[in-house]
Amino acid sequence: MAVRHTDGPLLVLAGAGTGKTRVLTTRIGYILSMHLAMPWQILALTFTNKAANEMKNRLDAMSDGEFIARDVWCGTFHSICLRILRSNYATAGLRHDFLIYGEDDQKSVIKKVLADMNITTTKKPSEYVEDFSRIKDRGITENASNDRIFNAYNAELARMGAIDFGDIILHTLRLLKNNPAILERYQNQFRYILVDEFQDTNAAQMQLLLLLTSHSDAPNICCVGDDDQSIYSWRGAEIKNILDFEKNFRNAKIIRLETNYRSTANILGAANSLIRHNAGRLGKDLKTADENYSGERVYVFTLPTDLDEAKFIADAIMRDGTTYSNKTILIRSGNLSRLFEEEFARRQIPYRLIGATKFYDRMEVRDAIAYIRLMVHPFDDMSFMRIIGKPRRGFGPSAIEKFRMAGENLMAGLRATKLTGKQQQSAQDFLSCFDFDWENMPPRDAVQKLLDSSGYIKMWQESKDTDAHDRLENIRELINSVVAKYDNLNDFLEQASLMMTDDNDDINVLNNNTVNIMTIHAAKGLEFDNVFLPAWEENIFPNEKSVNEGSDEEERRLAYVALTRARKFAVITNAAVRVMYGTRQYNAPSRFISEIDSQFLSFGNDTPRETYRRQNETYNRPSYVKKHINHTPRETLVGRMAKHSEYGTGVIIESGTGILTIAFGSRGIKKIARDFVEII
DNA sequence: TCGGACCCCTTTTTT
DNA sequence: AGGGGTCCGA
Repeated sequence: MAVRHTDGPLLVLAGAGTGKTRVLTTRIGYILSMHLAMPWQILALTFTNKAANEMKNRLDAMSDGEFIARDVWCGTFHSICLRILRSNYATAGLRHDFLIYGEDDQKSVIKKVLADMNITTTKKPSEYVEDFSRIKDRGITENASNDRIFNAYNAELARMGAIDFGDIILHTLRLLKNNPAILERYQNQFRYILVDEFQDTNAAQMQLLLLLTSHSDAPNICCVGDDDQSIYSWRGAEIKNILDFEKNFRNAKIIRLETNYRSTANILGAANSLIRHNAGRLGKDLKTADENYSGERVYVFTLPTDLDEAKFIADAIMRDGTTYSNKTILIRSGNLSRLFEEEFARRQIPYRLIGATKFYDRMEVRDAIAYIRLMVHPFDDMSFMRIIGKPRRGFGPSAIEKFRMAGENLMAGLRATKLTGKQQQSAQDFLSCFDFDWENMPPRDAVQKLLDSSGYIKMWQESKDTDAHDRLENIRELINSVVAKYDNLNDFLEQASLMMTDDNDDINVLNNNTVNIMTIHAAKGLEFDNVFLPAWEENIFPNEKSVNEGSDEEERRLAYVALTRARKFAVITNAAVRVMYGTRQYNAPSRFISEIDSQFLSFGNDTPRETYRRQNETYNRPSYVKKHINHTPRETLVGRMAKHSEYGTGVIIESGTGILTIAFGSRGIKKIARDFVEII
């Protein structure tokens, strides 16, 4: 149905685990095999490179003698827009070799602009980057803005011959709006448009879709998404795009995919009952494909402390032997990984932190790329600034200012400046390291030569830094595994600027026998047999700041995403006492626990007590926990379990004179007189 | 130019 | 608690 309905606008509301990626590729296959369009008349847009690559691979596998699915315009919004901009650079008002500035470059530009304008502020450059990106996400193409800094920032980008990520979409919008002939060309070309993860699109991307389809009353646009999994509003994503689909595309058809092939009925029941507490949704209930087996209920455990929680989960992970790869811990925020890492290290459980520091985020990788960028684009001042002092060459701010005055760009300025003594030799050496026939060498050899002769590699070899070895390793990997894959350095730079992730990462996730730890955001689109969901506590999850932004609905969607990652088994835990920001916190169990229909839950308050006792005998707590929790001068009840006739079993988190504060699983925190409970 | 004291804040992160 | 940025003095 979703595959064959090819005429007119279609919204496919695809719940978690309902096979949406398959719908998209099958649909493209259907269009091609029915000869409804040539491959290059199909535009398939995704949100991440990973999704784009996955789709390309499936398309490749689909190609037969009749059509070459590789010719489908398949890519992220950014890469497709870049493709359009590259072939229309002059009309778009860009130079032929325009640069793409990433976050580091943007921050530098903002610093420079603030300095030039003599503005002192407490706002950090990264906050400006954030703000400006959000402005650009809105897709306002009119140049007039009353934000002086924003205008100056854009002017500086233009002066440098650069655009930022937001500009990639924005310039494309301008190009198409201001040049009807070009717009018409693309409208005619793209007879079928498909959009993946539609709930993640921002206003600018939505405008692009509307522009590309504005010539038709019933454009063949098919958007696949799930309003319940919209978790990126803080990055500019507009859930409105999916909620208002019928308003934006008249006569749109909506199809719901609600059969879930992933999780047991109990897990789906828990997820459904949770997400029903959201008001702003189109409405959808996941049904299990396997009606004969409802599986285990979702377990809920309250542990005395965060450390006990980590031990408890480590125990559970070790219980059925040494298969780790099917076990994943999904955390709300990165800092929650620490106790698990420590506990796993202690027990020698292999684990992987997914998405913590990305390859392209590493300082040495960025430095190396800056060298390459400067070699290919000598006018790239940002790269010049980044690497002129790596290694030290004796050029400080005053020297750089001289270069700035002496030429069009810093590189030219350096050439034009008369220097003496040490500086003269230094400049000579620096210039000569770019001066070889790199265009006619294999990229890998060219980069190796560049980083050798510039002294960059030597700088790390001679470094006493403890992670110098790792850094050299990363540089080696960049040269031999990444750069080597490209035919020329321009292609490499383009991909690198779009932050293309290393495909190896994903392969390792699946193959290595390790426990995975990742944020819920990073887990979207993935699935695991056993999922552990720690720190379901008020303030943490739902995250207090997020709730303060207006509502807890996005956090609830996040919880929904977390639960629906599990195929067979999910455990939710919370700790009565948690050390955060150097102080003890007493967080009530998350509201989400009480919102899940209890018929799908199994409260296991007996097990943690035993676990707690046993573990206290077996393990030494790290010193900071001792300091905070164990080193109480006299006998304390904090951390002990207590039984109440009405509320059941809970954990004592505070012990005053005669009054105990007790956390009762999903029943919340209560203050109760000591006489009314039984200490156990 | 560099190290160290001090102060700040603390969600999620792709392109 | 701990990481990151800033500012100041040598």
